[in-house]
Amino acid sequence: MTLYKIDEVASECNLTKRTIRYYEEIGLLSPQRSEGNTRLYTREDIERLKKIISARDVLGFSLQELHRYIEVVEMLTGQRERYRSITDLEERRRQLEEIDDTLGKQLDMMESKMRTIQSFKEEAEQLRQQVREGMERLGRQSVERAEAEH
Amino acid sequence: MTLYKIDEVASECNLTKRTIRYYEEIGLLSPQRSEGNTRLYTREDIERLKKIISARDVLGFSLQELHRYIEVVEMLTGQRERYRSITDLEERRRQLEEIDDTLGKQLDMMESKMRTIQSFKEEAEQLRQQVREGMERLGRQSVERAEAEH
DNA sequence: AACCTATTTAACGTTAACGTCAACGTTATG
DNA sequence: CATAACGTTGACGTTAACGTTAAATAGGTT
Repeated sequence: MTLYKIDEVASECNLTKRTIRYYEEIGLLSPQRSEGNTRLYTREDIERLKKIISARDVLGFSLQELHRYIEVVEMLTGQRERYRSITDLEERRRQLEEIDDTLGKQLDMMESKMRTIQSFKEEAEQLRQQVREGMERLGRQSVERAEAEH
Repeated sequence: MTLYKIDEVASECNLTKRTIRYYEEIGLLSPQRSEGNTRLYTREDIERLKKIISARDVLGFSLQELHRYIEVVEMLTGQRERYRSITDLEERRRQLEEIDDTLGKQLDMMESKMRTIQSFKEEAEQLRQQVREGMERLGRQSVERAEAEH
């Protein structure tokens, strides 16, 4: 299994090393260390990081909100022992309902964002159309001028 | 024409008064004033403000980038005298090409965001499915238990 | 006119998300 | 094995986007 040092991760993810260390500082990452205490990232770590960036940029989550998001994903992909070990059925049921609720809200939010972006997109396309018509007119004007000068 | 004072605008847009004044401070708004210097907002001002919020939240534009966005829109809807009055054809052509370019980049960005959100959406839906299956199993477990106790 | 509530400017405070720098330890390389 | 290149931990600095407070005006109500 190949391991990466922070500089490679930084350039692959287009982040600074500082940013990556900061994300670890606030608990979004926790790579293993070498004997000499150098951070070593697995492929998984990197993919996880990329997803974090994506969610930050595209969903507009704050780094704090990303905690919640990651928690939910890992709870379900079962990487968290603490959730698998809950034995009380009622407790477990409440957990699941809360997650379902969170997911529902996030889905609503994403759909709403997509609708809004769609409408901005349509506006931008319309504006672009106008620009192109404007350029058409400019073209004709300069032709007319050239003819007049003759 | 009805005019609104800052408090009404604030509650309609879910912003604080401070935020609205701040947006004016950095040049995103410029409402008229009463004789006593009170800010008075038109419907147009309010709609513009709402759009700004939308772009900020959904497109993730910084308030600085929003300047550029607004500039482009107003340049084309023709509210800016300074652009209509450009007489040099070559200059005007360059302007239009630059706008077209900007719009193109923004469109690319929006499409990319929509794709990313779509994939997050699909993941969330899949996770939700898993949660519901989990709840199903919980339901059966408790039934089995009740039967066993009998 | 008195009074109360809302608004304005000015100025300093705060927080998230990093940037930057120093001092020191680690790794790779000729 | 020397030494350059890279990594680590503080710690303080910076910037955007507001929050908060104070002191002075404005606007509406009785």
